[in-house]
Amino acid sequence: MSAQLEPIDRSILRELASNGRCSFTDLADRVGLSVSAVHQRVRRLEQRGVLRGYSARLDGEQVGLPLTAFISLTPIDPAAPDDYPQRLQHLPQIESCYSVAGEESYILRVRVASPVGLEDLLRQIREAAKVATRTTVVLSTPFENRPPAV
Amino acid sequence: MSAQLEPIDRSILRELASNGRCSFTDLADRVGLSVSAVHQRVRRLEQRGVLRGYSARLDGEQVGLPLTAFISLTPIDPAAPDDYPQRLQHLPQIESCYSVAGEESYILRVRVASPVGLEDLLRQIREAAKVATRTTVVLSTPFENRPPAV
DNA sequence: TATGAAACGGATTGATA
DNA sequence: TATCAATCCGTTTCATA
Repeated sequence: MSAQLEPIDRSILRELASNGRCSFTDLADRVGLSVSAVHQRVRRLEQRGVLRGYSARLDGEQVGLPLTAFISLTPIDPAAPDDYPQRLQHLPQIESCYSVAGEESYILRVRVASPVGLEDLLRQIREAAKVATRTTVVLSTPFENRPPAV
Repeated sequence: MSAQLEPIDRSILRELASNGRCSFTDLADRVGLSVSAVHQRVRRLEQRGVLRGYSARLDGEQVGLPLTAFISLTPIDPAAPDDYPQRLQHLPQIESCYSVAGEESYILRVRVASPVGLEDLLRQIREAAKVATRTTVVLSTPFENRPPAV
């Protein structure tokens, strides 16, 4: 069971969600505790798995991956074992994989360098997982991965 | 024009994408440069906007937001101005907003505490943006936000 | 754009309430 | 679980190649 989160922990999480490299000193100022108390709390949140790690946010364009798409998957053989994520995880272009309720079984979010890269990826997905695909190309991203209202 | 990324910059980005709080000292060891050279490169990547910031990764369950869904939007009035993102950005449950090609105009990724929270959010989205919605509930997340293959 | 050295400040630990 | 104080280590800047 995950213990209840105290308001101070929520403040810490909120700050780190938007500013992942914030120093303990700054964090301490913001939440009104000593540096070492904040330090202890962050370590505890990491151990409990509430804090799962830290990521740099990269600009897809500048990094050479300007094309984002959603690909939804429908199994071709309904009797096949449901091991699609394992079959797909080796493809680094797939950033996220969600198992979903509804007409399709999975939704993937992918990032590629070009339309040809997307075509190539779709072929690999179909081969690796024996699925039908439906692709929705992202035109622009008004906002993405905003910190949750913790 | 965004200048071409050097291989050392790519190594730095790769490391920071998966370990956003990595120290400059560690980074320097990994890429085989001095601490101050790495420091300069990271600052330059930040200024150029290749590095857009740093985020903590939070566990949705433990943070009290166990329900994720995708909501796609179709405008009701085809003559209405396309200002949907602005109309929706005040809703903190919406983590990402993508403008897409295809049948629908936008795809949202949202996070809420419960089915009732989702119902409530859908009502707010319809009211704020005058759109029809189609919702796909996420059952589980085999993987999410993996670092891109920079 | 790289380096090493110096100065500074933040991280970490331990004793304690 | 909090604090303070001490130590340690990373960050940042600067002079230089």
